[in-house]
Amino acid sequence: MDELKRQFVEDFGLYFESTGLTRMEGRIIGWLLICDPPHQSMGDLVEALGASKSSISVALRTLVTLYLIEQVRVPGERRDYYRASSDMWTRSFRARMHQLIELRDLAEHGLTLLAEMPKAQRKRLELMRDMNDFLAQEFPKLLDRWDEIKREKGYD
Amino acid sequence: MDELKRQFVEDFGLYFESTGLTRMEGRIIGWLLICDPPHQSMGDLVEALGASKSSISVALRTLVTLYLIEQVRVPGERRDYYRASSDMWTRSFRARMHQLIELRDLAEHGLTLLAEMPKAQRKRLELMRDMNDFLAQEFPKLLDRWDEIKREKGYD
DNA sequence: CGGTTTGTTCGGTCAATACCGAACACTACG
DNA sequence: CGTAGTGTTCGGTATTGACCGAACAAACCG
Repeated sequence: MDELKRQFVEDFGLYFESTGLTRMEGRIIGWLLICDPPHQSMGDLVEALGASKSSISVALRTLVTLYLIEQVRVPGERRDYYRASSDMWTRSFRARMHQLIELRDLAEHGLTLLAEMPKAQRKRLELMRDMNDFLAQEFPKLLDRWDEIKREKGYD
Repeated sequence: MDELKRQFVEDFGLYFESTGLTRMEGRIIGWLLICDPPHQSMGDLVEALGASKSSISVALRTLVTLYLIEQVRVPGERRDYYRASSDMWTRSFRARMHQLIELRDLAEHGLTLLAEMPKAQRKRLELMRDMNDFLAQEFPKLLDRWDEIKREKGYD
């Protein structure tokens, strides 16, 4: 892997680390987006990323669990291959949607705690709930529109 | 602080820890959303959260820097007060918007690396770029619509 | 049934960092 | 100027967790 690609992969690592995944998981995603061919075995990844088998192994499992990458089993071959999921971005977008719902629920919970308090006290939490509720309703519509555009553009 | 509120505050700590802030910062935000009065001094926070002055101090500074809370200086008083920003949720939403732009830029960067490669190789990154571009364009519109709703509801 | 290739699990190490207590700085007022 | 009251900075501690190497397991071949 040349220096520029290594940099690209490292940037991915840093980005995904900032979003809650591990750096290694981010690196794998980055690499799977630029590698040739697009599917890679564990051995390929060990070599390309210069990481240990064990680190790659656990990172791969996590990413598969999150549906961010797909495991490709070739019949007759011992090796498994991995590739970036075609819907990985909508997946992670949905995960963010879920965070909005968490926030809305937190606000609801707080409002029950302040049930006896005057309106002015409760306003902070009502604002929080309503905003996250609004966004949680709008996000799926955005996804639908994106699917539409994707089809128009001839992806998939 | 009673047990239920402590739980609420702790939930906030965990939530914000999962988004990249520290647990203490999350606890402060949680507390500032349910406390009475809505503005609190450092001493109030030290007592309410049972944390050290130093931890509170650095957490407050971070939150102020991020515009998630506001510092209220009362003339004639030595103490500073802090309260949850009225626009804290739009602030953090904008921060997420910025993450989309980062992703789009990462994709662009990758595409320059694959400039010589055939279309099929580049497709993964084009999809990534286009989706994040789409969302980065739509998010501000969502915020505008939310502002509208907020005004109708009589917040602000 | 050995032996080779592939993948997982485990123990240990190292780095990062959240938090604390204490020392230090600043401010306002007597 | 001195003294409370208020806020920041610093060193140390303890926890967390990402990563590695090696041992282990499992699958497939001769």
